[in-house]
Amino acid sequence: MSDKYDFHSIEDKWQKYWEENDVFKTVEDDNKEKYYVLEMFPYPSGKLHMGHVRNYSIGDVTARYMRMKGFNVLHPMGWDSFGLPAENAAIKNGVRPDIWTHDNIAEMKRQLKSLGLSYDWDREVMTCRDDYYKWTQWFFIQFYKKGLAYKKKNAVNWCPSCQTVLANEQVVDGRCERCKTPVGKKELSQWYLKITDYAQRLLDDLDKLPGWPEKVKTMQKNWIGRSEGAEIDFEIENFDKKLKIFTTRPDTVFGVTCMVLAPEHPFVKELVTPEHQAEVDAFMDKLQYLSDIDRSSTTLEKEGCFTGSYAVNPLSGKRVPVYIANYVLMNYGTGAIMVVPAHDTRDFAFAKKYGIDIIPVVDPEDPDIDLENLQDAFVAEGNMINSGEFNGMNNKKAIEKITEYIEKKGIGKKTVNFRLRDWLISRQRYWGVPIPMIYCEHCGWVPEKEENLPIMLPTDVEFTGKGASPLASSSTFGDTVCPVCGRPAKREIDTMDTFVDSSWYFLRYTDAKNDKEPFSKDKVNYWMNVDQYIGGVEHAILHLLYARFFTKVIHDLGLVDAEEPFENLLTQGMVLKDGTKMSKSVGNIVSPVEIIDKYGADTARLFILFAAPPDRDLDWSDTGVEGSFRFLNRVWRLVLEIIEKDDGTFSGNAEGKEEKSLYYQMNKTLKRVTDSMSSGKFGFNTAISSIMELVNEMYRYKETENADYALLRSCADNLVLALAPFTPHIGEELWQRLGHEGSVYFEKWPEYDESALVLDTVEIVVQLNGKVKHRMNVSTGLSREELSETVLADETVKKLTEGRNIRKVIAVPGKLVNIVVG
RNA sequence: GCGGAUAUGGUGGAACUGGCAGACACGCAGGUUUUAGGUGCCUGUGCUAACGCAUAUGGGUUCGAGUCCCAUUAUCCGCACCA
Repeated sequence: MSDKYDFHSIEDKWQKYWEENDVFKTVEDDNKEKYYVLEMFPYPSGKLHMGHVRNYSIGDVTARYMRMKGFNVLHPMGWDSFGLPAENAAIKNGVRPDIWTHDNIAEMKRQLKSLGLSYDWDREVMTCRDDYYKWTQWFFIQFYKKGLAYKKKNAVNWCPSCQTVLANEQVVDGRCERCKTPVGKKELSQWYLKITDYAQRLLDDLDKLPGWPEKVKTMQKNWIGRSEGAEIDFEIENFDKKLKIFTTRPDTVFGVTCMVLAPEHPFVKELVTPEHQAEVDAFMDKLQYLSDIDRSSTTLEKEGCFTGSYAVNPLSGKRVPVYIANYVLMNYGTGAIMVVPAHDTRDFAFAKKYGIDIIPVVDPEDPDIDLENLQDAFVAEGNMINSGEFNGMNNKKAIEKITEYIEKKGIGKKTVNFRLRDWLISRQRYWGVPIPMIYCEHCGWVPEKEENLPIMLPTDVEFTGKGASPLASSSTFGDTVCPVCGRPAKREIDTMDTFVDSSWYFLRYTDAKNDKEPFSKDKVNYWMNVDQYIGGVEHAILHLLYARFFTKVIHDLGLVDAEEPFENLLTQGMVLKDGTKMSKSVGNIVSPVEIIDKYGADTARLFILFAAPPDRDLDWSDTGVEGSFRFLNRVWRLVLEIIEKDDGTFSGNAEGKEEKSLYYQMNKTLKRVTDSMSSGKFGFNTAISSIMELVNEMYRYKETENADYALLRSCADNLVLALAPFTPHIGEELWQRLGHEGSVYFEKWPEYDESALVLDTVEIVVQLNGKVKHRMNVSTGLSREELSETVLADETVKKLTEGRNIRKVIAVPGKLVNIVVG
């Protein structure tokens, strides 16, 4: 090999070495502390993008560093390989989804390997393979047996482009999260997982995750959307059923002057009186034309329509009209509200428009507010008025008291309401896990027998991209027998949302080849939880909430001790180019393959870790990459020169000033790199900058007279060790050339010499009234008093303070002396 | 509207518990090695002619503030007729 930094051959050589020697294979070991680092597994699109490179580089540095620190590191990789693109390829190009997917995986795996990532490929999982989805089906059945899976007819989100239903979480701003098509509503019978049963735990346990970004926890809290309040029953005249409403403001019941139902509310049909039928029909018609996006817009004018019926205020006895209106949603609370115009801005606007009474029940006690003629709803705190026996009470107190009163009278109760809905997991698509349920005319829905799993995805199907699930077109799939009574029965033909697959893959890695159970208890409990999870913030709600839900259910099934899957979470920033997200349409994509080809994987990794802290967005810079490449070349030349010039005859001259200074820098670098890498900090950029300083210092030192190359060699050893997690290929190569045996991956992380960090003298700053005026070198161990004395005795300082009244001297040993003068 | 974040040179970004603001790198400028381009190496680089002034803006606490407190502004992100 030549003396040039030939990254191509170096990277090939070591990637082959790692593979042939099973360097990254991991086994359970009770004598070692475990560390499980995981990056979100990719969908195999076939092409690696810079976001992947960043994600996996962060994970790989962490894995390699922790390995060198002596941990037993689990660092696996796999494929979230079910999903629509494979099926769309089948529709468009006639390729079989399984072949398309496996080709993509092969290609992406090749690209991942070219990055030099330290994965234990023996634990690779593919969610589309039957050895994995067998257990996804098995989990579905366990959920079903626990009453956590059910089928229900409901108005569901339908994406007309993807031709399938979507979970609430997959609808963003009224559009399909995948294809951005506006989502419509469809009345369909679908399978749900009962995540709402876990709403409170999912909320509470967020507080047990100090290693998660506040942002993600807040997003989950908002999504779960807990609100405390009361359910209250209102009587309706000439109607035998009671109208149940939810409110967070039971204190305002005396101010209720109207009731409003969502137009979809089941009572509406019965409540509309003949005189108002035409009006209501017209209103409903108008609503039909509104998309979900428009319906939920805050700027949409509140419109409603009187039904002709009247309800009775249970506390005041007041007779109040019942309306339907566009601003009341069927999928929150009970789909009906009590209207208190005086104390709710939306109700106020509605009441103004339709001439509904406004009765204030909370006194603002503000002379500027005219209670008889409110200009706006009053939503702040105050004392109760117009509320019978509750008058004079603070309204916060009244929430409690009126709720108690209502409960006593049996017309309502205190409740907690969640915004979170159950998770709709049915998809009318082919490339997913078949739902292992069977419909029997006699027994109803029954789960497939566990010994019959996996229910294989049929291959004799037609891909049209339209209508029902392609599984319906299979001649072999649908017909079966009832597992209970043995009579002919029909299989469910929908498949599962792919987010189900990714809700438990991190558990499977702990025992990826188990064909008796999803994972053995011993193994899963040895490795779980994931100590560090790394991925994009786009999964803040969807994947991260579902995975938490699954872990809790699996915990409750007694299969794993962990109650939370991910101890620490790092949401890495996006990779931008020229300030905008890399995308085909903008045409600013930088291809990882090209970068690796031009500069090597080590340069790509180094740049991406150096250019910005991992949680921030990173603007790709071509000149920045050149800089990282230059640095590695600089390291290469330096180490090679040291190897060449060190003849092993160490002069014993390490006491010299220059030698001490170099030794100091080396230890300082090791300390700074170690500190930056310590858990939760992710200071890769500062770690690298510190290594750069060491390299600069080594260059400077080697040009000094009689430079000691034996000392330089020991610096080079440490330099290579410190650099190895970031740039593993050059790390291995230089480690070998420095005369060491075996992989640098198995070396211990270098300890630094604490005593070398204490210098004989230290430069301190002399300030006058907080402004730096002078610098001087003093010996290190001085006390406060000694330091002030030394400084005040200095000639320059004397000159500076001459003729001025010294009021106070503040001395900070090792740092500065501040002289306060008048 | 509610919530979360961020704000430091021409640029990306450093600055641990309040203690030398601008580490490290990019860019730029000058020099130098080389037949030459590139590479390498060296020097300079916040603003100001200067006393000085500088961490989004205005106040405050402190001997001392990028860092703590109060207010304001801008940008990004999430949620949003949630009763």
